[in-house]
Amino acid sequence: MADDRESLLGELTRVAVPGWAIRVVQLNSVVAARLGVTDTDVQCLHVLDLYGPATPGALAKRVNLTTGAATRMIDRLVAAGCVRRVPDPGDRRRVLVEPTKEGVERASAAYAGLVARTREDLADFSDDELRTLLRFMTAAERSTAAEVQELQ
Amino acid sequence: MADDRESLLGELTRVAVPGWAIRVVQLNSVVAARLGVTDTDVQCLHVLDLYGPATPGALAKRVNLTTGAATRMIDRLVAAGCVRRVPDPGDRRRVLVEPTKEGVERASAAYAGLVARTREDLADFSDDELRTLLRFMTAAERSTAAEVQELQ
DNA sequence: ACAAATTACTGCGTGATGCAGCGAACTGAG
DNA sequence: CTCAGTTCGCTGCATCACGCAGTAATTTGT
Repeated sequence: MADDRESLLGELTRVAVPGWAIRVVQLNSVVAARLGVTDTDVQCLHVLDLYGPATPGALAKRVNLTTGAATRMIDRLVAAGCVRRVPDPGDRRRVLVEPTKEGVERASAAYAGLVARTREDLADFSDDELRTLLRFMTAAERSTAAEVQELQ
Repeated sequence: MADDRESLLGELTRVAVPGWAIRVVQLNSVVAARLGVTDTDVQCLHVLDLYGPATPGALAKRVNLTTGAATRMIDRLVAAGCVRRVPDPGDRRRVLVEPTKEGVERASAAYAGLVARTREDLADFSDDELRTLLRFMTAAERSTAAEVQELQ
């Protein structure tokens, strides 16, 4: 029965939520504590990592904050040495927020352990299986993003 | 080059963090807003879902809160109709927190959309591929948990 | 040239959290 | 049985993140 497709599907979705969801949030928290910033700030760093430098307004949208809250978030990240404010040459109202070299290093250091563990896990999989995993992860990322979009 | 194993590994870890991690946190937030509770409260609901009823002290440990903060968290969840306080018959100091039927229903309703999308995504995979995915997800969940344990 | 929109930033109130301390209940040594 | 020590959940107080509303600077459109 454990090999029945339906129970496979159920198990799989259950490992993802709540199983993995809990861990991701927990990991975000401990990484945030390690960097000396809040959980929201780590989310912001991830956004910067994924999409590159952005204005405070754009960051506010992506992490679901008001522009006022984004200003303080950036203040904290600047104080922690993780990001830097750069004036936009094309529009003097705007400010571009970009991660500092030190910020990138400290963030990747915080995730080094997990990356190492994941590499070990992935060593047990063939190239074809890796492609299968990537195919699913990409689809899941897109689906989750779409669901977020729809719900809010 | 995109089929090179090393770049496959890099892409895979990158889709997971920061890619998917961002989405999971965002989804937690919108679900929390929908249920009328905070992000932390949703994390608590996930813990209850995964491990079953627990005392406030145990919940505090799992969501990284003090017992004082846990008390208020449970107050909020009770007020929102998501959980219930049940006296422990064996130890009159203790209180067991368990999800209410209504809480479980509302939570699963909030995730119904994502579950449906994920089912659609998974329809493209064979049974063998599903087993591969489950094998990886399980390993990844365990690795992330271990990493959290070590970091904090 | 000038009004309207956009952008980032600043007081103020609200609320979640940590810290410290409380009473109640359990445990174990004598 | 007694009673000191421990554990458990809960309550003031201070701190800090956030939303809301308003401001100054800049850009855009007419």
